[in-house]
Amino acid sequence: MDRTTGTSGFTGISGHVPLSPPTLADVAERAGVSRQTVSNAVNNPDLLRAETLVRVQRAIDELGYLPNRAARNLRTRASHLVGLRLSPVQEGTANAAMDRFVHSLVWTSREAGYHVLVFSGEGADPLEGYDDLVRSTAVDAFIVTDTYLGNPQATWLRQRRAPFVAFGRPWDDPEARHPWVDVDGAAGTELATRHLLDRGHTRIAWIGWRKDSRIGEDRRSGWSRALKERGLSTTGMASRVEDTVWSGRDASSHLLDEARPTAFVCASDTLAMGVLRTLAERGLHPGRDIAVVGFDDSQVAQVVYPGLTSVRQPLEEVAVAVVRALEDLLGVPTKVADGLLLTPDLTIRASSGA
Amino acid sequence: MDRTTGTSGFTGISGHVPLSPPTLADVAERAGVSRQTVSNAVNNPDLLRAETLVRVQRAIDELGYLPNRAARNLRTRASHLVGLRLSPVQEGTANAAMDRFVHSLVWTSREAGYHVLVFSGEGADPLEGYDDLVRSTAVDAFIVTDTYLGNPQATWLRQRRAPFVAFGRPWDDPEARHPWVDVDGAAGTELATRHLLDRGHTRIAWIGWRKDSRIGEDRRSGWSRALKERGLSTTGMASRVEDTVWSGRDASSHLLDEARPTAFVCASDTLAMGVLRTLAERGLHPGRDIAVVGFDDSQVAQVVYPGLTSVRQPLEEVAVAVVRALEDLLGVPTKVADGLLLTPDLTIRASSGA
DNA sequence: CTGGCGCCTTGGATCGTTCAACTGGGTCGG
DNA sequence: CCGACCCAGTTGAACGATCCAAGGCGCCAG
Repeated sequence: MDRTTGTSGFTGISGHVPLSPPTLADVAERAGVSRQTVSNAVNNPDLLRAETLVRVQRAIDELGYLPNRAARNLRTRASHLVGLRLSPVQEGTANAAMDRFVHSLVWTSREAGYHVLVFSGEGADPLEGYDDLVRSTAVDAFIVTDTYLGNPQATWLRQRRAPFVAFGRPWDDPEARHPWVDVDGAAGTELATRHLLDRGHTRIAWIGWRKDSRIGEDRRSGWSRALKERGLSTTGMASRVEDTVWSGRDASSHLLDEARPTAFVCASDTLAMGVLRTLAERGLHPGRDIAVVGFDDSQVAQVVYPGLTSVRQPLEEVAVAVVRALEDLLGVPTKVADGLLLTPDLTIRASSGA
Repeated sequence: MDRTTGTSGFTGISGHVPLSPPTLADVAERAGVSRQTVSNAVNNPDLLRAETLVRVQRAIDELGYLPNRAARNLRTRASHLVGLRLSPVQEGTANAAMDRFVHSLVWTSREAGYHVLVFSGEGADPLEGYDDLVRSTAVDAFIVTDTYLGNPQATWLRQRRAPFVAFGRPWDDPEARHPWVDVDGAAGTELATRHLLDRGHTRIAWIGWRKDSRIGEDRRSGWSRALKERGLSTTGMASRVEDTVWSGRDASSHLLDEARPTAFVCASDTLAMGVLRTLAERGLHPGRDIAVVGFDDSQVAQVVYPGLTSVRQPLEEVAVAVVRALEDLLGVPTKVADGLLLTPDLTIRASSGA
């Protein structure tokens, strides 16, 4: 041992100032064993005799040793990092969903021994940012969140042999082989619509996104399915617009005039907020006069008066499933299902009835 | 060269499937120079003759070479990663601020060559999660966001010699030597209060957080300063509660009955939403009958009817300043100021007047 | 006495990069 | 003509972990 720094050590609990973190060799010296044995103690504890293990473990604790990530990563060719690209923020559209998902994901992956590396592209190019991380082998895998509209990420990542798990179905390519997890939006809106039907509504309108949004059309299908199931017509009851409060306001205003619905199901909380705005402008009371249901159970839904009923995606479960798929992908392939569709539930608040 | 994989190469643009990414040695061989020269081409281009640089550069492009992070990290003892701990989410309290900050930070640090590693503690212990990252030298530095109430992170991190930059003043320790960036909350509420004064209000109430919140008291001071400046009294005009919609509702209800204010300044958008709730319950119209100003310019403020005037923290600027401080800390110490206080501005919407 | 087994040591190579020292050649001043 | 010095590049050794092969040693069974 010629490392002058090693002896000063990292005194774990006591808070002594370290000059340089302890290494495997430091631990070995202290425990009176070889490097290899320490390495085994950390990675294959069952190879050691119980007594030796205890001794090594104590040395590890005393020094506050933790394997140097860089060295380990270099040797094992794995970083235990997963990359997550934050899509550009859209101010004014209450998409708390993404942030809730990030939290859940960070939490879950920590338990699985992974950390989350967030990065961002410039916005325009959805591939921006991935490239560097793949080529510099900075992350082991990616979590891809925006698989809408056949964006090229999936194809591109597979070409690069970059492992990834998608939150979102491969809408355009049912043959896709990559693991994915998604939430059944149609089931959510169906739930919402049934909830309104059960409360006696028969004229239930839909406000959703433009037709080229697969997610939007999926959510819409739940609404129409529920109505048709009860023999109710959907004609003239739907509107498809941009995801902004103002579009929601205009759409609901038109629908109220033309189709005279008593309730609205929306593809997002943002659109639902537009409906609430129309109601406020007309002196109508949400929940009493007109029922409204949103989608995502964002913070807006929770704090707005009088409370917005909203479809809630089980993002914690999504995170768990995503991480499981990740482990499957990177570790021993226990081969979970390739795709997994989870069911959302409905958070009921005053906007859907007194 | 005995690397069998190296020759297959990473064909940059063309999309050929790589077995293993190219290394420095691969590039060196291709360019007919030594490893070190390639390394210099990447890190100290001015050490090479122009002609050689071009040749190496071409080889790099052709192979799609990017330095292996793990190897570089090991050698340079730096990861180019900064750690950011996500504080536990509080459902129902519209703290979009944090998420906006994360986005800005990710974006800014990318420009500076850093990536952001997000992690989370269990919630209770504010140190949870830091320890492992420090000891395994996984990150170069931390961004600490919750420095309220003399939490021990600053002290602890310094003891460990872990570099960090705080978003938030060291409230309890004016002697603190670590770099920090913060937003002048008092200036924000002062701005808000003046805005209301200018609109003719003289009875302006405050709804803030409990007295032990330094941030809350700071924001409150801006309100009282603005009032006193105009010779107006603050007695009976303030309420200090938990940061929830319901607390805001109750507090505003009491204040309306007792002190008869015509306007409210709140320490958060969440509290402001509570005020809006009271108004709705009483059939009062925000902006016309009673003015309301919130704090943080969250998505809620943006989408709620009729639009909530709110103090907006310049989080993009904060991120820039934080990253600058970080570079200062980790690179050549150009010694920026130790602390930096930025001024927020006011986003005016209908809730503060027609 | 030999062979085998359990537990650990030893020495070395390896991952891909950067650092420090060095080389060979040219230029320049004295 | 010699030493000093710079230029443009080379070479070997780290960084700290993991992986591999070979072997030592004590002990027990055959």
